[in-house]
Amino acid sequence: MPELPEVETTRRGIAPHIVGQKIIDVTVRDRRLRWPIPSAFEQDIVGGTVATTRRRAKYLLIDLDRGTLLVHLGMSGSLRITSAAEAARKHDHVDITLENGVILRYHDPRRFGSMHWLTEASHILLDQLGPEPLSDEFSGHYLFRQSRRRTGAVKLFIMDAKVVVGVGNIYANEALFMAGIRPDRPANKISKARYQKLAHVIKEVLSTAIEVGGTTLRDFVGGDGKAGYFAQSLQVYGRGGELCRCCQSKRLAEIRQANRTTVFCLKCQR
DNA sequence: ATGACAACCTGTGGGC
DNA sequence: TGCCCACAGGTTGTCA
Repeated sequence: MPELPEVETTRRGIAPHIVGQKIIDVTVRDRRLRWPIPSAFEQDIVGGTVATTRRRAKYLLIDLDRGTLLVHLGMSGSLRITSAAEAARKHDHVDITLENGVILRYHDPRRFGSMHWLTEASHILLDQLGPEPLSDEFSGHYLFRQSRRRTGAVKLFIMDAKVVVGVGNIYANEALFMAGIRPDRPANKISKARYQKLAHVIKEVLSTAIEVGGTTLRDFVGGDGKAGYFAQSLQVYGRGGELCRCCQSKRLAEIRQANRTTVFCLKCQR
């Protein structure tokens, strides 16, 4: 489900319900996530109080007074606010019960997500990440410099978390369409001016998606249970074979890149 | 360093 | 209706 806007939407949805609250109980029903949840996990976090929530890339960080809970939603994960009145369903792997009666419930059918308990400021999963796309550090100048030795396709380049974090398949497709750049063009063959356009639209598409609550695909809902509205703004993702909304004359091409679907317009993207 | 590819899982939708 | 296959929002690890 989640790309950066969905993770941010989740963070904003759950924060008001958990910040300032003490964790009084933790139930782990299935420890087999991307990395198994250690047996000490429950005792590590029970008794802790939630201080703040943060996001880095697609990781959600829940800071307690004694350390940080690091959550990744993988491909199919979600976190939502519920209560004991609502019985756990299939794939509800973790419940974190707070003093106010709220349960933060982690649901993940494919189990590509993860949960870690951090007591150090740095972590191997966070240390290698590139800049946040919405930060000032991320710019056309930065992209241009990083791309000079990259002969691979530009779409793969902007989806590389070492280059920039949080640009997943949906928004990579959308941003390249908005920038008029062919996704299969070699990264090192793109001008600085075009990278400036690309950096700009990446910021634009991600911040717009955050504003409207992310993209709802299948059953994605934010932490507050509300659906996102970005899906209706998608220009190319999921529209292979359909008419391009820009030129109205060409049907959108669909190819595979690194085993992911790429959709683009042969006329509008060069 | 870069890049190609398999791997981790379950659910769903299309085609027959 | 049922079966089989392809594909799905992500990331890591391995190998060339």
